[in-house]
Amino acid sequence: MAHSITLDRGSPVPLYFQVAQHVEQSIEAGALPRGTRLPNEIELAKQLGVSRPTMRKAMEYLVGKGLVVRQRGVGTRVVSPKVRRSLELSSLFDDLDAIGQRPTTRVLSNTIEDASADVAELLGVPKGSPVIAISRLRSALDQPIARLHNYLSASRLSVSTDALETQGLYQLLRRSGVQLHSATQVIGARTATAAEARMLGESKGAALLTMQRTAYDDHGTVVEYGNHIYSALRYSFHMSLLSI
Amino acid sequence: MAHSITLDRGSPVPLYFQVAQHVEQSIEAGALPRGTRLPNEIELAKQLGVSRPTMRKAMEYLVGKGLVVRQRGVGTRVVSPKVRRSLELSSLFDDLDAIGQRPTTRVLSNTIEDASADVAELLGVPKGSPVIAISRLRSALDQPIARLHNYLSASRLSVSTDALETQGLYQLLRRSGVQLHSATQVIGARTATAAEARMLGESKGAALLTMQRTAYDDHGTVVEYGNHIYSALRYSFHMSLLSI
DNA sequence: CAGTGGTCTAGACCACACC
DNA sequence: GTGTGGTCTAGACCACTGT
Repeated sequence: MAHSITLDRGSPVPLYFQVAQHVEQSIEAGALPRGTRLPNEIELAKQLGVSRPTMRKAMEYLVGKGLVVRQRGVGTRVVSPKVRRSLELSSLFDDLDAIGQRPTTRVLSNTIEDASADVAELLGVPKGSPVIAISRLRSALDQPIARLHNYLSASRLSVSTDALETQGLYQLLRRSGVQLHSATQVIGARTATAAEARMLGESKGAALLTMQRTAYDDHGTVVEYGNHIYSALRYSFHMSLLSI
Repeated sequence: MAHSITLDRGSPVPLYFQVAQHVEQSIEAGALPRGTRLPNEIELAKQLGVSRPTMRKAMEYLVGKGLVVRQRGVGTRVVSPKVRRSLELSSLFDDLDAIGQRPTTRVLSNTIEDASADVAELLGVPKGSPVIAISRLRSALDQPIARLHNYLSASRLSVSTDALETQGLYQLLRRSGVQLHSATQVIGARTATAAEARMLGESKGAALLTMQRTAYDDHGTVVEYGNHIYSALRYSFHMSLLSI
């Protein structure tokens, strides 16, 4: 346990984070198998040469990551490493990229329109104000996977078709300096119309996953509204949840 | 701002939480409209009569709830109150209950079986060991909504059919002293078979939502595996996400 | 430059679980 | 009891953002 821990107090990375990573690595490496009881935090703080509040912050980070569980009067135990928080929210693009399926995007349209009553309501802008309307076809391994419709308030930024072909919308927004804060989404299902089936390489009546998502920035302003359909044969939503 | 705050230092509820709730209520009540910049935390701590670390912990709680945003060198701003973390993981039962649609459950079967290879793998128990297999039909407003299949390791606990008819499985587990820690789930879609359609009051080929969920306890042991189908006409998954 | 949140320390007391 | 994590304090220094 008490083996060589190297803390760099000159580093810009916080002490508590260095400590947390050290413990995390010990867990991941299997040095602390699941169920192991860690020393109490005062002892740990002494071993690692930090103050107790700093040690606590490190532990709180690990609890938040789901790696350990703490109980007053009992102690700190290591949870199974395979149980991990993940995903929570990521774009389809990121998902596919992560698993090595180089996703491709074809921009079907990228225009500026006057907001209809519906879209204005969803974006929280006046009816008739200019909005960006994007339609994309997402594929992986030359198979179509999803048709993505997005609306963004045009007063906030512009998105080039080229950029959309090479990266995900959220990636692009972040790089444009938009601070994403939160999102709400609804996942449902329905059957494909003939046109949708043709576009996604399915047959009419095939099951589709649907997702509507509204994303907000730090101010609580709507950044983006998306209305998407996915081939259920080729895609599903994976998520992990903590603190049930 | 500095109006009557009543902190009860004798209360078992922590100071930082009392402070957080006070600020939260001010935000909810509209006294601090969206975008409002809060005083800096030292000033706030002085106003409320607590130390700075306690004030910080209160603010961290509000950040975690998505109510405020903090930026070093800038300050703390109030986010739109309508943007809220919610749901994340809740059972269908809880969802329906919350919106006033008194859900009902009919237990189709509740047996103890020898684990098949598949189920044993999913639950992390030896093949052939006893497992609880539950099948339920969930309805709301006299309309069937979902068919729920669950497996639990029988060595851990027992669930009565009566209890299952009156409360959600997760509720029941919690009340049995099981500490739920995390879960992973996969949401997909497919079309209904004739039997499924009959059961859910749909027609053959209708779109269904599917969900598989594995829930873990504090030790990282599998508590429950569920395989569910939902009428897509009458149900969808709602979730909010923070820190995109 | 001044003002903000982020980090870190040293110490104290308390509530809870287990023996 | 004894040991654990949970709370709280008073103060210090630092990193970043804006002027």
